Amino acid sequence: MKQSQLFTKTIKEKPKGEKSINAILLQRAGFIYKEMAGVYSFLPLGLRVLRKIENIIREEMESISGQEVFLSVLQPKELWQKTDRWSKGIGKNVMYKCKGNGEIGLGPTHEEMLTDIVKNYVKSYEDLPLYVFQIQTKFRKELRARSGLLRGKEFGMKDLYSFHTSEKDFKNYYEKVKKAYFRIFKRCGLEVILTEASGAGFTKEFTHEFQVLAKGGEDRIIFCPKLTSHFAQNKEISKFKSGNKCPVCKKVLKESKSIEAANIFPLGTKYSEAIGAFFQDKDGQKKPIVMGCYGLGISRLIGALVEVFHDKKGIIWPEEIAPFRVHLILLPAKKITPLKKKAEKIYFNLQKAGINVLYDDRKDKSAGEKLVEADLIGIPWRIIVSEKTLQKDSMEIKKRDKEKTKLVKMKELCSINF
RNA sequence: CGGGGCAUAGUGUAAUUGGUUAACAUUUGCGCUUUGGGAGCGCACGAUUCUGGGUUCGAGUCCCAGUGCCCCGACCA
Repeated sequence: MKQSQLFTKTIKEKPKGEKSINAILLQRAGFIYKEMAGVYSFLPLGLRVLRKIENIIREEMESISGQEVFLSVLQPKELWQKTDRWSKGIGKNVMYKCKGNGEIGLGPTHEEMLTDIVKNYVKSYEDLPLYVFQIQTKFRKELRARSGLLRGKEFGMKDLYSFHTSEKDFKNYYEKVKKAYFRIFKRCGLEVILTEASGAGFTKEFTHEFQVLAKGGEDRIIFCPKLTSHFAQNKEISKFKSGNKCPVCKKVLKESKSIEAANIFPLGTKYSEAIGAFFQDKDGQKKPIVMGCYGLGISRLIGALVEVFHDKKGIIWPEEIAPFRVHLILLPAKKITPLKKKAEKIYFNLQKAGINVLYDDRKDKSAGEKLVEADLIGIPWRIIVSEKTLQKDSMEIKKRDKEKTKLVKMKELCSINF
């Protein structure tokens, strides 16, 4: 994409009142636009990041046999009343009033709806197991939306639900999802800590959260620093404290602020029984479907990534999820035409090779401004074409997170592993 | 929902503590000069000072109410 066509612009000053790093940088660089507290619109750059994460998630969900759906945001009150979650807060939290329909829930989650759909198709043990996911906007009445994308009233989420004939079958799949989640976060460049958390009313056992260590986070976890995922607990439920010995390896436990990027938990038969989702088993018995639920906050994940990957100058996107792979910058010069020709050739060749390029072809922008903006936006590879580089018949290549630059000839361009 | 802070051109700030034409920077537009880290000079555009009441000869400034934003706490299926 040519940057001259990108309608967003970077902002020099930090947005008034903002303290959260992700809120400041994402707004300054033009990824998101704040509509109100906890509600953000995604602009071209932000949407590209969102889509890349979504695609990774899609691939990994499909690799564990997930089938994608897109359920409605507006949800009938009656379903929520069946599980007693309308009056107890959830349904009441966010609500839409529509003439002729009375009150309609604005989906904060989709257990009720999906279970209701599934019960119409699943009749026999032969129809199970079943794994269904969606990528959707959720609405929640947060009493205090805060920290940019980390806690919103409206946010993007992937929610996967699994349906099983038995607890044992559920547990097998639960472990598969754990592995898939680790793959997702790894591809996003993030280290996560699998953390035990409370059952939140669904189960007496632990549930699991995928926590990202970050100063800007609002959770606190107790964890063993030896192996990031062999022992960690949310501080809310942990009997251990920082300085205690790890129950697994006796190393000294640490405490840190963190961001909950995902959580997974058993639902048992709570929803299937309430909604009436039963199947007939091999033995002829009618049984409630055993369910599991697996959430991953996509917009929050973007916030978490910025909290983790930034420096004084701006964002440093991990390669797989950066809005573009390469930021090609044409610096101003007296004789711009030969430089421009060269830059456009590079632009063309990279795109032909399937590499996303943001090409800063803007006129009337100083070298300083272009460079500062590039650092703020945080695209992983930077290529500069200038008078300096043209004299040596080459271009300058630099990684966003490194200081070193390297001169490369046009011929060598294809051999670089962007 | 409790506590604290803030609200002034698109953006970020100022305004002698109640005094008259609301200032500066930036952005935007035009012109000239610059050209490797948010460049310089000049000109121009841009404001019902969050909203509604009140006090006063006079309110951006004081008082009351509301709304919004940020932070702390509670809550977070």
